[in-house]
Amino acid sequence: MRKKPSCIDVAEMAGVSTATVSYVFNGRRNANVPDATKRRVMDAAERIGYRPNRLAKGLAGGKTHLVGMVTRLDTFDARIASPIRGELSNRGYQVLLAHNQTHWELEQRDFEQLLEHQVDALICISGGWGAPERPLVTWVLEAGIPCVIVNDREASGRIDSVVSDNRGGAKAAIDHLVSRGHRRIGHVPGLECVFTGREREIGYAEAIRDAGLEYDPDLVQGEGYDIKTGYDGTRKLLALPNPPSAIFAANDANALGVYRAATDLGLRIPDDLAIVGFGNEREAEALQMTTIDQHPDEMARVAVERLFVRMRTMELPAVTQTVPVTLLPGRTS
Amino acid sequence: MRKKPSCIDVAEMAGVSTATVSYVFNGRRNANVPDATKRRVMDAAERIGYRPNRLAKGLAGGKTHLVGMVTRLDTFDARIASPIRGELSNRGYQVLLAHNQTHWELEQRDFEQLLEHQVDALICISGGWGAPERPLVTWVLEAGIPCVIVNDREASGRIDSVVSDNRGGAKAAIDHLVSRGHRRIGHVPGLECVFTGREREIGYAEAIRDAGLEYDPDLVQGEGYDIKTGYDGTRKLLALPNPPSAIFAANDANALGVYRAATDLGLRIPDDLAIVGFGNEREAEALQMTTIDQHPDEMARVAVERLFVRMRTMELPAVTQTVPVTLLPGRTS
DNA sequence: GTGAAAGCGCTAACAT
DNA sequence: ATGTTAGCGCTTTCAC
Repeated sequence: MRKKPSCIDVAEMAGVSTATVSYVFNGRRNANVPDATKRRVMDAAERIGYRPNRLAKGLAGGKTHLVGMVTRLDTFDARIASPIRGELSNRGYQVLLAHNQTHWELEQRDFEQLLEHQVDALICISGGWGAPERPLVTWVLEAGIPCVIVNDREASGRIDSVVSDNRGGAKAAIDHLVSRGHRRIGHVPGLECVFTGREREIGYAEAIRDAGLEYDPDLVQGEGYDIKTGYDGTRKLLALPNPPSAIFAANDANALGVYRAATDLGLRIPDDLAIVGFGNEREAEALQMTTIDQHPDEMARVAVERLFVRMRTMELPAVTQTVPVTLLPGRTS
Repeated sequence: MRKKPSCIDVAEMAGVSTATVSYVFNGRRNANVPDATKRRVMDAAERIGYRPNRLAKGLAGGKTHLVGMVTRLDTFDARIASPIRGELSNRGYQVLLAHNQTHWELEQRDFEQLLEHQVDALICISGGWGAPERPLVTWVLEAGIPCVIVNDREASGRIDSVVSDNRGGAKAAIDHLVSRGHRRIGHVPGLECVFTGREREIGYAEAIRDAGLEYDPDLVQGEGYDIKTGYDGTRKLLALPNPPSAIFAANDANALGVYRAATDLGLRIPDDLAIVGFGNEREAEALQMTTIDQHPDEMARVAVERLFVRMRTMELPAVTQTVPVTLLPGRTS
């Protein structure tokens, strides 16, 4: 096994200089390489199995065509991550993975790695950007690297973000339930400290008032995104002197907990209790739950589009783009 | 914004040569750098915010500490991908993403990108490695790059792989059902052309015979991993003159289809029909289905371990490592 | 239209 | 124990 062929080998074999090889492979802004030379170079490259070295290219040219992607790859995140990778790949960019950590030191280690690899930009999926002391915000800003946050929002609004219409989704859920005749609608919210959690709860409250119903704080119980939260919250809601006839859950896992609590109490769904989740995740599919689809592919598309705008210039102010959601009727409402 | 500091800057500021900086940052095999110099260098680096450039390092040293990961990031794959990334990160390796494609030309484009970025190795999650004409096999072999396949197996056995004990899982499912008194047990298999699908079907057949039951080909209906397959397969199974009292499905989505078909026919689960799925996916959790846990974290651990063995030498013959599975009893059996 | 040559930031012999 | 130096493979200005 001999060494990998370099552009020097190609140049020699084609009887040109390495500069010309570079011109042929990258397309030059100035002069044009005549088709004859172009062909000679390509043939030589083909013949010796030449493959350009991105490291050298990055070192010399200053751009790596690498984008760092910070994500936990879990549930909804993975559904955004995959199309993001696809979009980037179509534009000639590759994705270097990093992980959203709860431990900031670990997160820093990963982040440093991305920078050492000279990524041209960053895409961060979810991950608690609202925390006011989150160091990653500072690091990103200090590094001056193009960055887009997806499915979350940085508190001070200094970094671009793409989110789904969480309030709109909550409103759609409530309106749907109201149209089915429900007048007392409970909510099991997500985490107060998470953007989507807050937004959906605000959307719930607004929609309740918009519908002319009374907002009752007792109708909001629990805080979290797992089955247990939904379960416990629902037990409390149903123990109320005047219990709700419908519950809007902050996400589908939470909604699954609602479902279990209700059925454990012998309630029939949707007759005794209607349920609407959020996210169109697989537990919703499994139970044929009414839920809100967040269109992860569209979020990915918008996010990458935004990233390329940002890569063009860092001067523009940061913006938040909102992707519409869709209510998906199921058998639980 | 001035240029990024390089090791030259650090060397100057610390009053040493770039070689020494390199020694300090990488730990040398030969001589030791005294603590005094070490500290001077580190201080200087800290002060000017030096960050080593991986591109230069890779170019000069020949190793990038980059591993290409080929995955679709869907469902089960994402659950393996995430811990693999974690393991690699702990060992100082970063992950470059690529996508398993059905279109081989797209897959080639991605694969070429990985090689251009000079990845040190490859991890491929699932993705149809059994197809005898799959070009990726040839490319990997030709490139002579260390590679481990996870949750699949290359047909000719020339590439290392890590799989879960698919046959054992099937056997555990059947034994479980037999112990519950079932004597006619149906199967809705996965795809014949996919390793896990074949293995689970073989495991089913073996277990049936081992249990002293008669293997009836009519009891195997359908082929696939989605709800529709499970649904249609079950309709056929239940229309049999002598229908099964239990069904083992190739995966949990498939099992969900089984569940729906049964309930649509008014059957009670598990009394009228018992169901066992495979994978411990979220639809199983949602329905509290009996299923087989594949321990994705362990698969990831073993895969990375294997990859490092392979990176050490390409001389050893390729092996297949099998990770045990666990039956998770639920309410559907 | 094409070539010569100076980097890009770092590593690894080889010297000292 | 540390410095010197020749690359690693490519881009890019500036000549010709």
